[in-house]
Amino acid sequence: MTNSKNARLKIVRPVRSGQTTEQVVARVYELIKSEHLKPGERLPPERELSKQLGISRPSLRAGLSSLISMGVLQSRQGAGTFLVDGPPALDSEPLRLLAQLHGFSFEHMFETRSILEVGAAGLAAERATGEQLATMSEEIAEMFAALKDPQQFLVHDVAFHRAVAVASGNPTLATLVEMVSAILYERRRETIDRAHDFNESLDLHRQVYRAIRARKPDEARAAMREHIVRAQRAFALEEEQQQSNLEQDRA
Amino acid sequence: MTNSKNARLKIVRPVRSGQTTEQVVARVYELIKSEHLKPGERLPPERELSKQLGISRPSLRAGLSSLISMGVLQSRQGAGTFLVDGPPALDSEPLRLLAQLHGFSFEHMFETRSILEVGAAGLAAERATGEQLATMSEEIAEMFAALKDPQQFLVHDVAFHRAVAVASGNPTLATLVEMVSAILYERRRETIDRAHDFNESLDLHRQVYRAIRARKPDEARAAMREHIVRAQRAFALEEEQQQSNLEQDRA
DNA sequence: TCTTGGAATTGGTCATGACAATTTGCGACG
DNA sequence: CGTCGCAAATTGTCATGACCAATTCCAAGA
Repeated sequence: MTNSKNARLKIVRPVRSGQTTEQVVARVYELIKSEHLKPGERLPPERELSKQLGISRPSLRAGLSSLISMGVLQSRQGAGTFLVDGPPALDSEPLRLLAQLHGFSFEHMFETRSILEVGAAGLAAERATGEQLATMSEEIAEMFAALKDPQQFLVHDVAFHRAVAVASGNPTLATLVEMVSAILYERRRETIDRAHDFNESLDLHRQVYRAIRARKPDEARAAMREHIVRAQRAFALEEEQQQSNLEQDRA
Repeated sequence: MTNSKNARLKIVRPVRSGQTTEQVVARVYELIKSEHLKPGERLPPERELSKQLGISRPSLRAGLSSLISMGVLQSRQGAGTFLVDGPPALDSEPLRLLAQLHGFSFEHMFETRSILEVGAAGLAAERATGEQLATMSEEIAEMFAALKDPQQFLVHDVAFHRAVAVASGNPTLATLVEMVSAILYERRRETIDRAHDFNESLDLHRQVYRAIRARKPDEARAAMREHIVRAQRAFALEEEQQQSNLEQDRA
């Protein structure tokens, strides 16, 4: 009645959910782009920012909450909202949800991880700096020291792989490696106590390291591929045991 | 150890931000997990859901807004909020922001894309179904038809690569390929009109296809690698021209 | 039977206020 | 004069409530 026929405005685009949310994201994006905001710095207070954008605080918060969940922002109550600093990282949550939603298998995750890390190992063999080589070596040493402590071993295992990814000199690649690995890591932490022998795993890590150190990309790739294949096998075994243990518990 | 740099494994994230937001995400995650909610289905109305969770509607909306920005949910005013349907996909926005924030270069993006797509091509050569092969072939045909229309050519170029990624049979991998490609695609769309000759590109696409069709993973990988290297070169050239054109405009 | 109008449903936005955690600065005490 | 401790200001967190806009659906009328 009130709007009789002017409602002819047929929006061609599929309804943009969150007009204002999008606005917030775009605004922050501009702040970053124009270098007015550097990593680690603080954003204007919500009350002020909402006025700047001409939107209400709840709406602003919806947008910020999106950016927080994307891992771009981080907020501390009483202190403020900050651009994350530190190494670039993507939140694994979206991938995890997607995997759950579509029933991705761990085999596929491992396969993807293999492709990413094999590539990273090859690049690392070409580009790793001395310091990065040192970091890898240190993590291997820590793995030696933790042969009797599965959880600790796993921590340094992950750290080694992260070091390789970083040494690839490709932050995009390193970010993806991190994202995929994080999901597998969490799952593995629950089952690794059932693993028996880390010597083989450790040896393969050392082969990867030696190949990178010797600047032999092909060998590094081959070693990493072999390592991940075996890791996947070990993982499958642990899962199996976990499964049978659960069945025993029920009995 | 004494080196305080690498021993900092901060896996714990300050949960301070988003107590309730996290709760919402967890709740939806449970809904999905327990299969009470299938792709394409509708969530309970916000007013009801907020009561179920014992939180206010704005708080609930903050959480939903996160899930929407992750690409898990989609909402239409007046209709409801739905679990996304269709092929699994991760939003590229987070990666784009991260790239902007840390100054990732396009070279690195291409390199990552190469690693992902080369791997996908290899897997596709092992697993592609007849239908998937047909899809690839059709896209190549469309590229033939669009030799004089850069924008259209690019559309089918992207579609071909997507088909290869899907044919890898690995949805995780396909999702990552999609995410990285989307960013490069957007940039490329702006410069492709300056490209001269698509015949070489088309020929390389056909080589990739033939290798996949012939079930020769190594050849498929090699062809894909070669293709992307050249695509990157072409891209760099177009960028250069774009640059000099801009300078001319200023003069 | 088909069209159409409106009411109910549902997401989108806003305003306001109370609350909690952190930071900061001032004052008391050594 | 310096240091510690507490209180106020700052800032994010959450709730309540209201209104708007788009969609859906059903019933009344052509």
